[in-house]
Amino acid sequence: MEKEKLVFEKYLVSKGLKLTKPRKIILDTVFATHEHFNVDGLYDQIRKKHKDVSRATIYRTIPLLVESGLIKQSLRCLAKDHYEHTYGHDRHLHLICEKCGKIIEVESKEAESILKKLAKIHNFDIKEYNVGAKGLCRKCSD
Amino acid sequence: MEKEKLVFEKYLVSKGLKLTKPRKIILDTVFATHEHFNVDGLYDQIRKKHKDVSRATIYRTIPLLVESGLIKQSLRCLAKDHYEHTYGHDRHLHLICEKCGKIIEVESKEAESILKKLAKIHNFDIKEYNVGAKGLCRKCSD
DNA sequence: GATAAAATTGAGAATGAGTCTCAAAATAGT
DNA sequence: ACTATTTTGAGACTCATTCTCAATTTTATC
Ligand SMILES: [Mn+2]
Ligand SMILES: [Mn+2]
Ligand SMILES: [Zn+2]
Ligand SMILES: [Zn+2]
Repeated sequence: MEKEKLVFEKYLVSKGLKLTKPRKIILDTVFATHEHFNVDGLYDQIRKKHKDVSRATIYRTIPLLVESGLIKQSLRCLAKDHYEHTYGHDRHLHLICEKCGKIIEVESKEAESILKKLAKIHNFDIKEYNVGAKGLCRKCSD
Repeated sequence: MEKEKLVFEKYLVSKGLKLTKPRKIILDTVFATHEHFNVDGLYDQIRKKHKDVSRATIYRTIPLLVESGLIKQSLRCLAKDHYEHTYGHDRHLHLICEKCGKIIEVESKEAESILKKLAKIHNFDIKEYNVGAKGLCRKCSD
């Protein structure tokens, strides 16, 4: 939790911005768990302890967290944008159950290296990738 | 173009629906090119020739095209939903340039088989997958 | 520490893609 | 032609996200 704070603060300072109280609360809540999240869930979570952080500030802070490299927008499969940690997490792909919404995270060096190879062939400079499959999880496919 | 019509008509009949004039126009326009598309672009395209097809009907018809297996929703990386042909197109992955918006389509049996393998390990029944990477294309990375 | 300038915030209005409603038009069966 | 059913276009509605702006907080200057 301290490391994320350092990364964020460093980024903010480099942009002439400050780690204010609301930004700190948002940062802490985002990194309180490792789950994927969306703005509404984050807002509810924050509101349990802090009645004075607004949606507007959350919406304004998320791009800062993305820019600082701490989180990224994840594969969008539902109505709402959602996000996941990048800092401290290896690249992984997602198996998303269409029925129960469960997200299975899978690491694969193989997949990663194939993508890199393909990108090289096309002279494409990969910043980040999203690999996802939709279908039915074990429980839901019976 | 005729084959798509047969597929669509067969699907519609199976659901007790009809291949009406607006649906035919939408089908034709969707398959007039092989490009990815979104509703707004499709609407503009259609309007060049047919002033009497409404957005509502386009929004209503797209799920029918998806259900019939002719198109699918593609990796959403921008604000609007967008779609691409499935009928007559092999599975492929996308390299999307963040700067110019260019989409490079790449086939890869390797990537496909790895995904299948991973899905099997997790007892996950894949209905469809989206593999994509964001970054900079050759032209934009100089 | 008072004062002025700059950055940040919360509240709520505005936007816009996608969905829904409903009356009118098209279609199919008799 | 008559009726029941489906489909349509127009526009109202929803809801996640963005924008606006006045009030508050922070920082710099004296
Ligand atoms: Mn994840
Ligand atoms: Mn494609
Ligand atoms: Zn499931
Ligand atoms: Zn480019």
